Amino acid sequence: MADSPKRQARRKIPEATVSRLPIYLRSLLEAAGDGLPTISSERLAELSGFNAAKVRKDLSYLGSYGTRGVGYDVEYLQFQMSRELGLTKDWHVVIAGLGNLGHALANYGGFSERGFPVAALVDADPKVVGTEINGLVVRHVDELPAIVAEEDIAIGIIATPASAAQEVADRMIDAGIRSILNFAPTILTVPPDVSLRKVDLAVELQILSFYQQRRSGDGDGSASSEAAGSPRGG
Amino acid sequence: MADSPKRQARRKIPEATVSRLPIYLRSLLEAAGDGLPTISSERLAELSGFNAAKVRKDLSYLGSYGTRGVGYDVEYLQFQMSRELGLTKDWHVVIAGLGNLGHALANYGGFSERGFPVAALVDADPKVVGTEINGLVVRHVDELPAIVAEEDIAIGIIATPASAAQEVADRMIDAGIRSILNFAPTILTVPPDVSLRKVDLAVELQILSFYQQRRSGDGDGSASSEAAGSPRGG
DNA sequence: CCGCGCTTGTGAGCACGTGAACAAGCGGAA
DNA sequence: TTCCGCTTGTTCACGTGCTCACAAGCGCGG
Repeated sequence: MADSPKRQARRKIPEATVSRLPIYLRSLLEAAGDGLPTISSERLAELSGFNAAKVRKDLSYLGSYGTRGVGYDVEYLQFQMSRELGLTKDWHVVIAGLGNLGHALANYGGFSERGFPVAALVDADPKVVGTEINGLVVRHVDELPAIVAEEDIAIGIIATPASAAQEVADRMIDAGIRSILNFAPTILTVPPDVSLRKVDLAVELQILSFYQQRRSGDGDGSASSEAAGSPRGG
Repeated sequence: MADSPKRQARRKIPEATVSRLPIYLRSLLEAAGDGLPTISSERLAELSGFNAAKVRKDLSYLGSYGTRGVGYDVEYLQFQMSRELGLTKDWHVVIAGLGNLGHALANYGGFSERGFPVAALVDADPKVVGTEINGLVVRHVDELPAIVAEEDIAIGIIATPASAAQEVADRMIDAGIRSILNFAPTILTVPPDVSLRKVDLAVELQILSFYQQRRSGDGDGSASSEAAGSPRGG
């Protein structure tokens, strides 16, 4: 039960499903914490906030890891899902831009905990370069290629002002990074072989504002419950 | 040209479209900054990262604000879109939980700039209550109902640990808040008349990890370009 | 006034995601 | 061994969103 011997021909997992896998995984961790040996799709749906049919369909993309009449083995499913998500190893992260947000992200311990240790910090401002944050010395963005190689960086987080974001992204890509999480409020253009996701606080607030406005104006107040993850996304 | 006289019966705007409106608005601001009087759907598509057909269809939900053969009047469209998004007035925000992330959000100036001034801070920790952050004194979460009334709070931001998030959400809703942005890595349950959006950094990283893993493993490296805000999720 | 080029607004077809319903299949009890 | 309840895995129908394609319509030049 340790490893799947013949990893069956990789099915193509829909993007919408992929975006839910981390939620399932978190729910499984919760279930494991409660000491449950197995979990039904219905219970997993409750924990993750989706419906049971969707859960079963999503899990079926990973393989047939359930037992009819019983449910899913929590530990085994957790393992399979971690493997599929690539969480069996740590992915090193670099944060670019150490203003307010970048600073907070650098100090935020949650990344390492979840397998994404912050291995480097870069900035373009000479006044910031050289300062130490949470045990890491900020280096100049020009050093990115060397840093990525030395620290085996896989993921870049952009927390620069919008005006600098595209250039930083280009540099990251030049340096070999293929996964980027963008916090800058601007549209980035990247080659098709680079994964790009974005988190835009202002956009989220404006979407809330839209529904709030409608609610105030007339009687139609339906809005998305648990959206934005995306997809997307969201 | 100042205001729409007979606001035509509010069309139902698809959720996917709503999530793109803020991006269009930002692109319009950019165009306005360049001094362009009008903008074509094609140019707007470039700026916002979508395709022209989608832009036109999205804009058509707001009304027929374009001129065939010419394009859209930048200023006018900007105004209409702001109105639709409810950005003609400020929405006061309360931040709950002043740990690392909450602290950063409280110090982040971008909110007020974009019409979402942070009007109050609350926490449950007696050691935090009473401290001052960015000119605001942190109050106890028990005071929420009074705070919401006094400060006319419309939006709640949850930046607490996951374990406290649901209770804080319940309290916000009791206090009259109907729009919540959740940063805590947990699923919140809210009544159908409450809008809930979530930002989960760990989830975003794990999604990136999935595609990175696939890319390392085999030759299929296609991932979503500009996903997640989204729609759903995405 | 007339015709031409350009851009919007929309209708139709298609792809994707969702939810309900059900057959398949496992485990335990008798 | 056989039966029965339970849960998965999958099929099917539906709704939503996306893209293409094109008619409608505006402004300009002649």
